[in-house]
Amino acid sequence: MPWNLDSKRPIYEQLIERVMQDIVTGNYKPGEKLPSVRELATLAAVNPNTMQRALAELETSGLINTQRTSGRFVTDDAGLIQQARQNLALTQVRTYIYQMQQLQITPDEMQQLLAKTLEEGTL
Amino acid sequence: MPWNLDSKRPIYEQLIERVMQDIVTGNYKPGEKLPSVRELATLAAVNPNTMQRALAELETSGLINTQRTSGRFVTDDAGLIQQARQNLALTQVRTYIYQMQQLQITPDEMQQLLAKTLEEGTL
DNA sequence: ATTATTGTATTAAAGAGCTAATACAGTAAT
DNA sequence: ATTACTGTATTAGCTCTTTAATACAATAAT
Repeated sequence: MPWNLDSKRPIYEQLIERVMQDIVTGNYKPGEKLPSVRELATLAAVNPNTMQRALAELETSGLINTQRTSGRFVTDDAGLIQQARQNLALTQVRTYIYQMQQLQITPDEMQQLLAKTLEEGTL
Repeated sequence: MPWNLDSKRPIYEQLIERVMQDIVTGNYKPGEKLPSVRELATLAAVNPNTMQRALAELETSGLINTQRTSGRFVTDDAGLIQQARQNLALTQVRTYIYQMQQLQITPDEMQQLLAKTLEEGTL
């Protein structure tokens, strides 16, 4: 699982998104201990400070909790995790709708284009 | 029509997007003359250099043509414009699909969530 | 001819934000 | 007690974007 970091956007931001994704998709399970800052930094091929910043910010979401000397742990509140996943999905749909509206594309067209593109994708 | 510039992303990039939108949605018509760099810069509340950069880059798309001393004009190739609009839309759908896949959301759910959100939006 | 308007080029400076290097502090394990 | 591992703090440097201030060149308008 490569980290696929893009130089056009802040790395720490992408790290937040990636770790959050790993949590809401169950890649990291509720209650599980995360690898240390330095380990994760190595995995992502990133400076430890950058990973530190990402994890610190991610903590404000409540998805992870920090224990000063033993490490960071995924929350064991499964409901919170599913809620986060739902919010991420909602943001994506809203972004899609907004962008398409900017192009003056109708709701029907939004749905048709989605359906059509999904079909092609599964070939 | 405020320009709604966001400080988180390069301004010149947002200017490109905005002018492109105004073209593909017919806000600026095929063959029409655009306001001058300085005028547009004033409208967008932006430095003329920044607007200049945006327009210069936008020209590579073929959507606008420059006449050194009389100004910039929207292409009169209506097909090109519609094609650009289609490409922008396609990019949006693909982004939506990709992001949803990252959240391990199925194609069916992608469509259901879109439909549901569209309904709510029209209330 | 002169004036105004067009796009373009250049250089500098400032500012913001991100990343890197290093040192510190606390605790668990031995 | 010592070692190893955890997160944290601080500072400095780098890069990119944006703005600014001009100057230039070509043409349309008067």
